[in-house]
Amino acid sequence: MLNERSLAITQECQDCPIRHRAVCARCESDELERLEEIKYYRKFEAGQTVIWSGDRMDFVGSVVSGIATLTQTMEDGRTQMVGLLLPSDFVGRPGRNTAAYDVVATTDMVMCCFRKTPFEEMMSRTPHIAQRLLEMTLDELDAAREWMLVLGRKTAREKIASLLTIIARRDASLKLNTIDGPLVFDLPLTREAMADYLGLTLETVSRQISALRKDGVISLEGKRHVTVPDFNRLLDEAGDDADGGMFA
Amino acid sequence: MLNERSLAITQECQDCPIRHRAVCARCESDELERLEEIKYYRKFEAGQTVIWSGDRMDFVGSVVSGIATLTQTMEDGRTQMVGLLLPSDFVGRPGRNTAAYDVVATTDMVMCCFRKTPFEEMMSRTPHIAQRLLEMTLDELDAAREWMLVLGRKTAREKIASLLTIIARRDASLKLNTIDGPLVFDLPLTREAMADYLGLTLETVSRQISALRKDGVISLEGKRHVTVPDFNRLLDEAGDDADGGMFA
DNA sequence: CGCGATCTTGATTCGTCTCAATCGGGGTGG
DNA sequence: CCACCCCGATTGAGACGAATCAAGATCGCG
Repeated sequence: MLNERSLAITQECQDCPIRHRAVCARCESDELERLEEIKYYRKFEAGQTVIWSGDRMDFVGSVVSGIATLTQTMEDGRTQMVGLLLPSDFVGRPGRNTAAYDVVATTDMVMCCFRKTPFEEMMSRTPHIAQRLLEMTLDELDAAREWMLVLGRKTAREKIASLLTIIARRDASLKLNTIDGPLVFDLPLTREAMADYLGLTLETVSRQISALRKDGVISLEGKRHVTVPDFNRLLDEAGDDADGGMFA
Repeated sequence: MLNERSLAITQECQDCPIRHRAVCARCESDELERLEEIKYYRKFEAGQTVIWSGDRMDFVGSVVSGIATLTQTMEDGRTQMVGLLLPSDFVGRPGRNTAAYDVVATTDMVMCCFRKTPFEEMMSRTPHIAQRLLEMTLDELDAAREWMLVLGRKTAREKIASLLTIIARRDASLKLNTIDGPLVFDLPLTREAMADYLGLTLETVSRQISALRKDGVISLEGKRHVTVPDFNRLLDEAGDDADGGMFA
């Protein structure tokens, strides 16, 4: 069921693509070596559940490549996405042993895992790790609060525009695509996943995307490939103050 | 304007009411002594703004008594509360020097403050502080994610019930009121503040409170004093699984 | 080529917002 | 001491936006 193919993947921390952004970012080379001893890779396929909410969680780790989602579900099936895990993001909570959310890989994904207990021990002896984890957690808290404004106060159209903004920003930061020209990227989520993120139905998501297309804010090629001719126009539709830091 | 009356208040950390829950919870007595040297108290009146979003923030601190709110505002005035700060909660973000949110005291409030730079220095030399701050930040992140489900997926009635649940829980934990009998507490927020927390209008808040009263889920004395005859009934209305840990 | 999954579009319903009037309690000043 | 005022809360009527229910359209894939 877990479809483990960990064996195939091995990597030196030094060459790791998330070396400078993950929880290990501040580690010195000797600290890295000790991490290297306790780490192992796991691969997940698109659609596969990494952890179920409530399950015993005996590892933590970092997303190396691919995308995962964090979701909460009510008894009657209503679901809300509460986090989007991108490469370098941390999964799991030191000091807690059951998962609070469902974690699902939405694309093929590779994780760099640590068994929880050895990691916790190492964390208590390695301030560089704890410091970095604090920093990352504070960033996530800011992102969650930002998202609370989206969920609580924005219209459906603004919600879609906000999501596109976030995806566009992230994509630009990966591709160093800082030119002011049109932004081009792929949506990493289905309409339904977008709806779960935005607190909408998938029909409303579809309608609002169509509306933004009709109004020339975006253009689509297929269902996933998006072009944004004017990023400031998109920011405007999101209801954010112009250039929220990215092009400052 | 800042209405400083700090002078009047002095307190030994040992006797501090939030000693065992705040950011200093894990400190040894020698560490406490050093904190004692750099701390100072500030008093705020109900309604007073502690910090404006975007302002330079040169202190951090803990709420000692009273309640404050964390809010975000869009240009057109729509506002969303993103945090409720209760005694022992931490204000400010080490490593950042402008405030990301408005902080407003909703009751008279006392804060235990530290100038940011000395606190940051002390934190880097005192793992006990950093550890506790990480733990508190992880808790806040969980709370924020819990709230995302409320904002994104719950109905107005469920939102009100969820808020009452949270306030009742907190109140019970303070008063050690663990009997199964009726819970009694005061709402620390106006209808408008509740609306800002819940992503609703104040009219809808008022209507739903009336509806819950009419249906016997709660009873009111005046506008703020609430009695909950059956807590499980309230949990049910909130859409949560029965007894979310409190009476487990 | 046809099947299924995903997405789009339409018609209608339902919930919450908006606008507006009224109520009630606590404090103030006459 | 009481009338008044002000602020917060309540209640109502109507409008609007998103959900729901229901067909189809498009794409990828076997």
